[in-house]
Amino acid sequence: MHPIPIRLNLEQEAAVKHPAGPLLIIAGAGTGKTRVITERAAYLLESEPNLKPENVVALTFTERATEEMAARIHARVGDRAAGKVHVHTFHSFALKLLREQPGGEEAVRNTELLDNVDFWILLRRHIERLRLEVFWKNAAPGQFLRDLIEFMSRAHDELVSVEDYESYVEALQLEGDAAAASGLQAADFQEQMKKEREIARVYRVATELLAEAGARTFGDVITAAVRLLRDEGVRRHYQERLRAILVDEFQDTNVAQIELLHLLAGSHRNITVVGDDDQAIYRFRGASFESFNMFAQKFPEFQKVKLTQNYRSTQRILRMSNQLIRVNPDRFDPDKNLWTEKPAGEPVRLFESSEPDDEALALAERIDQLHHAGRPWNHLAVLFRARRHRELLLAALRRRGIPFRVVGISVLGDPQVRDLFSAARFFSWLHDSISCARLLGLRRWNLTEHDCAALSRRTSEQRKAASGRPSLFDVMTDLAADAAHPLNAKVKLFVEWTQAMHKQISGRPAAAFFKALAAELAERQARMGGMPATDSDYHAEEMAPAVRRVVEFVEAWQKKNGEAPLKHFLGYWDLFLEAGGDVPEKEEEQPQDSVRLMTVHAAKGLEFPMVFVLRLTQGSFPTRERPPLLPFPEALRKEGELPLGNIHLQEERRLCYVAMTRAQDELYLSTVVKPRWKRSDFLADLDSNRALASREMEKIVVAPSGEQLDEDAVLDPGRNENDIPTSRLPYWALRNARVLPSEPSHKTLQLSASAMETYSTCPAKYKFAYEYKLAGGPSPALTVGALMHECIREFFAMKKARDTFAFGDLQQFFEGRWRSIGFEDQYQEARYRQNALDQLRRFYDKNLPLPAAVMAQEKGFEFSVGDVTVIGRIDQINELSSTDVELIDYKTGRPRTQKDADHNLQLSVYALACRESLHRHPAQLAFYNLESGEKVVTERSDAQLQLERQKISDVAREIRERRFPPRKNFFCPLCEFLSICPAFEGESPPQ
DNA sequence: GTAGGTGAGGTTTTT
DNA sequence: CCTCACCTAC
Repeated sequence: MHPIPIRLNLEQEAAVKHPAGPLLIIAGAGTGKTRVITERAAYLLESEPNLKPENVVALTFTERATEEMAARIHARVGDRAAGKVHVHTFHSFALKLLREQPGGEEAVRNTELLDNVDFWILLRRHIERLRLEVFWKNAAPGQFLRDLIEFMSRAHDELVSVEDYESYVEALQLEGDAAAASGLQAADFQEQMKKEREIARVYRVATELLAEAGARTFGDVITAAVRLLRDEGVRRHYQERLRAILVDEFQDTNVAQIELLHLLAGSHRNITVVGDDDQAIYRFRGASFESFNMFAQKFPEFQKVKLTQNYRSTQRILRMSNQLIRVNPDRFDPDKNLWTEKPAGEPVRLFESSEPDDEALALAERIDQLHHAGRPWNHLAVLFRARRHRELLLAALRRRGIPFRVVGISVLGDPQVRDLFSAARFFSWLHDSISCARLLGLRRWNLTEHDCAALSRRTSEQRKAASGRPSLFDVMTDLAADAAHPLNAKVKLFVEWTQAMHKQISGRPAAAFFKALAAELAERQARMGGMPATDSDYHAEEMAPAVRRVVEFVEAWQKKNGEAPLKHFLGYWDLFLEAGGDVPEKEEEQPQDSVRLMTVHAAKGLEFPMVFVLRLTQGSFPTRERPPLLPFPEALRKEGELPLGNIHLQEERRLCYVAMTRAQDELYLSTVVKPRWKRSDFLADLDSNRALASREMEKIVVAPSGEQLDEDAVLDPGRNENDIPTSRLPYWALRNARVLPSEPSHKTLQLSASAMETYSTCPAKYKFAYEYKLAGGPSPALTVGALMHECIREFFAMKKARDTFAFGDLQQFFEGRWRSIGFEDQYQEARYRQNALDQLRRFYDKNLPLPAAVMAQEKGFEFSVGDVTVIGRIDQINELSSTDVELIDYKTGRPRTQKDADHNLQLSVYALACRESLHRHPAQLAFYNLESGEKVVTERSDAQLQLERQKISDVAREIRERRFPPRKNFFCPLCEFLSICPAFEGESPPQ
């Protein structure tokens, strides 16, 4: 894209023609680094008669870079030689070494390489082996595993083995014991040691699990190669064979990789590394902030060559980028100043808005203008620090009809894909009512929102009446047999389809079924004149790109898993998602002439004529620092002293530098300044040279528009239902029509405390749960909670009858009522069960000796606040005096604090109910935390209760106005309505 | 000044 | 759920 000079410039030539020996090429952004490294390979081959192509190895980090380098070397040195030069990623090179050993071929062939997601799944499937204590969480057993994987990856990057870590922990213990002996023992030292010992233990067990599974992580591969090369014979062999080593993007290497290089080049020392210390942005995945220093240490005789002529950017862009990076105090090469022969160009423009919505609108407008002034869309790129920052801009681009492509966006938000997974789930588990509901929204059944709501409500009523748990599909099966019911015909159609599809699954491999399902959902058979869908005649080219990606994913899984059926795949899929797995769209599937949106990380190594950088605000860019749950101990780091400056901020600054130096012709920076949102420190860095800034930059203050962009506006609620080929349920959820026409709007609204709390967290969730009355499967936390309530009731019943009794009697009741449903696996169930039993025991021990003052348990109530009927049930009422009572709410799970109790709506509602319908004075309100066995007592004043009544009326009013917008929040990933939520229709799923 | 309450906002990702 | 910035109250 930029004019590559036919001849090398002086610096480049110096780098290329440097004599053999350790060479460090510091190549600034846009200085022709890849060209230099290829030329250098060619030069070494031409100048050293003894050096053959097979003696040269070039290492990169990504497959993409490998391909590019191989192609360039090919073009430069011709067919025969190029085929022999080893061009590899670090990992494929290490794997090759292992494979070349005697017996290695077989050993490596039987070794599966696991990415983080598959490693997570391996650990999750054997979590009982980890025997987690400190890091165990009943409700989220897998949560810790991500942190563990991150930790292990760091350990491998730093060449810290299990044994190394164990000795570290031992040493810590000894140190602590010594301190204790001299009376200096810190109070939380033992707590800390418990953690450390657990980390050491799980590191060991996880390593054993990998070995048993015949699997390796990426970090493993490198450390194994290092171990191999520590053998003198092996090392000598490779040192003789590989006599010229070239490394690209050297600033991204970690300690283990540098050690690998050192072992390889130790004797001949003919190693060339190319990189830019100012573009080191992968510290979080182990890249050493000190790679360059370590190179200097291991190859002290090294020579340094600098490339400073930039062929990419205009002078102004370059000057401002230089100005930014100059602020970093800990640069390896502080005197590097990039220059260019390109013209001064346009000023760097800074947009300053007072709302994020205005930022998005203003940038979209400018993008439109640039296009109309003659720029093709694909000249434009928008970069951001975090993916979340793109959402409003997407809305603004959509509004203007600007074509865009989001690099690496997930296909899992695609409505067709969501249909596909709901269908796969539903046909595997017919009682999955939420998946069923999504399918009811397909237009082929001709069901209306009213119909669906009626079916779902009917299910809810039957659920209350029956002791089992009838599902939506059970209810539909009944109706299909009831010819008199008005929905009979439509329902029958659905039930028959389901039965036919369900039959298809049994005995068929998952991938075949997925394909058939994709054809089915694409309404293909309708277009083909009613032909039944089979997988074999549905070709990939016919599928929508997103669906095709998913089908390919399932096929790849199938290949590894023989003839495994659909249920088996879905079991894997649940884990895959929980592990944070994703299926990204392929770039070539997206419109080519379009504005590109990507993270700054994804933009590294790329260049664009016009670049926009979003959200330069404190906390967004730079992000705030967040240490990992399992920080890698300082003492085990093999690098030198940490630099004094703020490492995190410096890395963020380099990231900003990378973003800025992507621009060729024009650079736009954008910030938002409003209460609590301050402009980024980086803007101050740019401004710190006032004269420079006023010469090279132009500030554009964006006038407040007052407009609001809806980031979830992928769905157009005004769209004609019949034009929607995928499930219409998410669209319906956004509409504010009454879900049932028969319900008069004046009917008294009934609300429980939890309904009101649900509405406050997310109105759409309220609509699903309380308007449609949809319910997913039982969750472990709720089932166990309900059982504990039963047990407590039983406890007081026994106490009333016999005054004293053995715990065994209560335990027997507990065991008899335990139901094994809804748990992720047997181990989680066992842990829950043990935990629940412990709680019960504690409760028994504590309460058996106490006098029973229980007036009532599970006391239902109903009272009015204005035109709302508040309904609910009080767990327990204790008599304090003839007028006063105490109201208790039992809590399993996380113990509630005093603050929780003081503000909890449920307790306020209890207090109101007590006065209004029980006519007693609620002198005490309490959470009884079963986990800790502690009671947290609180009270409510008249004034407070008055306020709570107001709150209830407020929520009721909003519900009456029928506004149910989805509200994205921290808990979305856990929400049972995720698969039908309008906020994630067409959007990446939450992580 | 600081304690305590309130509200908003909450990474990046290759092999 | 957890952290941080900012506000109010002493």
